[in-house]
Amino acid sequence: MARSLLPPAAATSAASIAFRPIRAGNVFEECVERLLQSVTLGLVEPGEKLPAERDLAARLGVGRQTVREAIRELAAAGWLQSRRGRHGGTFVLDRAATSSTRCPPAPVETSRAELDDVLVLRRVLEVGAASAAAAAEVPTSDCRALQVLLAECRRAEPARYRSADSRLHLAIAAMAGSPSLTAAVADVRTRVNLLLDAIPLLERNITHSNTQHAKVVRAVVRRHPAEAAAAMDEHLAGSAALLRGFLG
Amino acid sequence: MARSLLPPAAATSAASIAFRPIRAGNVFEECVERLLQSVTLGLVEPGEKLPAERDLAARLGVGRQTVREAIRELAAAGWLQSRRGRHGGTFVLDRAATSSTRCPPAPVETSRAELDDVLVLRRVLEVGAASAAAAAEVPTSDCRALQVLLAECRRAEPARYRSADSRLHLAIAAMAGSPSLTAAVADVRTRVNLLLDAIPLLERNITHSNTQHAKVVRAVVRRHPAEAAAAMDEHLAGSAALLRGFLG
DNA sequence: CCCCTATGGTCTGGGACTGGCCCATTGAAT
DNA sequence: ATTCAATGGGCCAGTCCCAGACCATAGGGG
Repeated sequence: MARSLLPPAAATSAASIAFRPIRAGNVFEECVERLLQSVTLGLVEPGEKLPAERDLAARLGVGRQTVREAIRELAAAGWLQSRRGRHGGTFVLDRAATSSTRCPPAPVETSRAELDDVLVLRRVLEVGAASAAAAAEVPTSDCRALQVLLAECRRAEPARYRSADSRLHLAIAAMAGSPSLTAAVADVRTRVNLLLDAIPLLERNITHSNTQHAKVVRAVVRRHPAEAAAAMDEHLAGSAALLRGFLG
Repeated sequence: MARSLLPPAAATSAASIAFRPIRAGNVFEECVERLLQSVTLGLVEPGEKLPAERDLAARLGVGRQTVREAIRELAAAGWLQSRRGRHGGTFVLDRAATSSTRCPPAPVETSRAELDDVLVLRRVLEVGAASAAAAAEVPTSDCRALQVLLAECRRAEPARYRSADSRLHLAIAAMAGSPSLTAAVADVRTRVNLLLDAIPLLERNITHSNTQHAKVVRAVVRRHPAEAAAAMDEHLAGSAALLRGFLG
């Protein structure tokens, strides 16, 4: 067959942009991921409870049955626990205790392409968010909140470091004032955390991270966009190098 | 009722990040948007044809029936036309001809918040993408392609300007080498274009845009990330000011 | 001329998801 | 002690959507 099988030229590469898959998975799977995200990003801490099932279903825009199945899955995996009754609800368990039963982080089959994809995206989003946050007019209460999260990062035990780190980064992103941007940062962090789970977490890196966090926060509260961007870029470059070293 | 109705503190604001809606709409609606996107962003030009229905369905990860309904909707709206037979397919119509029947762009009920949301997101994504593109190792053929798109922007008639513009921006974003980033840029441009449709397109602005496009492209092909970012930022600031002036 | 192929057009069965409804459980308020 | 409200637990009918099969149409090749 000699003639070209490809559609009329231009469409070939460009089309893959618009014609990428519409759905990442079924509703159930995405529900599981969202709930898991709320835990792993530290948006809901161990001991706290999630919104009521009916409430969750409404917010997620899915049926309650589906939410229940997702919760059941995560309960079986040791992340959540449901309790009935007046002040019942779905509670986040302290996974540090049960983490012994945790499967070896599933040999993440990560292609070089996937790694580059997520790291480039993260850099763009987070550096941009830091810059935008520093440029935004934010109440001083938010700056205070940032300092608190920074402190929590410092005193977090290693098992919780990743989630404290995520909360700080998300708070910075949120200060940019764009919900869509915040959501995008949350999603890319979830992807990155999945990769980070595959490599060791060294005390030395944590210390280094904290220093860089402080620089970022300082630049943001002082309203220096360029400084904030540079500090965030440096910070991300560190973990990117780590990931490339272990996985690339 | 004296006691707080809110869940345990931290969850309140943070939860809205993880518990945002999972689905923007049903599969059919998202299909329509994607196909429309491929046309309005200039990824498939008038006269060209879309991939075969079965192919589209596979790429979008949806049922063929659903794709067909989406196509039927867009055909009814004058965007597409299907033809059967050996060399049949779904063709993109030249909408300039039928645009007279186009409804007044639907008085876009745009809140100030939505405007800020999308503009901040666009700035972060596109400025970051320009910088990353300039930093990436790209074949010179890509640089050539950029010049071609730049030229097409220059000689595009006003009715097609928006789509030529989008193609150039998307090509720059694609050079960053992150499919996820490219997709995000495509999505945010779709949102912005929706807003731009509500304001007049002035010859003067087009000329100005072209000058700025040239600056961005020059910085990218010369591998100057900071310059590329600055040029893109300036470019976006222009249309952002325009939008804020008309809608804000 | 006939057949073959690539495409759109149509139908059907079954699974996923939703929305509504009621039950069960728990603890606080009365 | 009783009642009530907030929650999880469970069920079911209806809808959306998909996978697969088959038909219809148009053009090209033998």
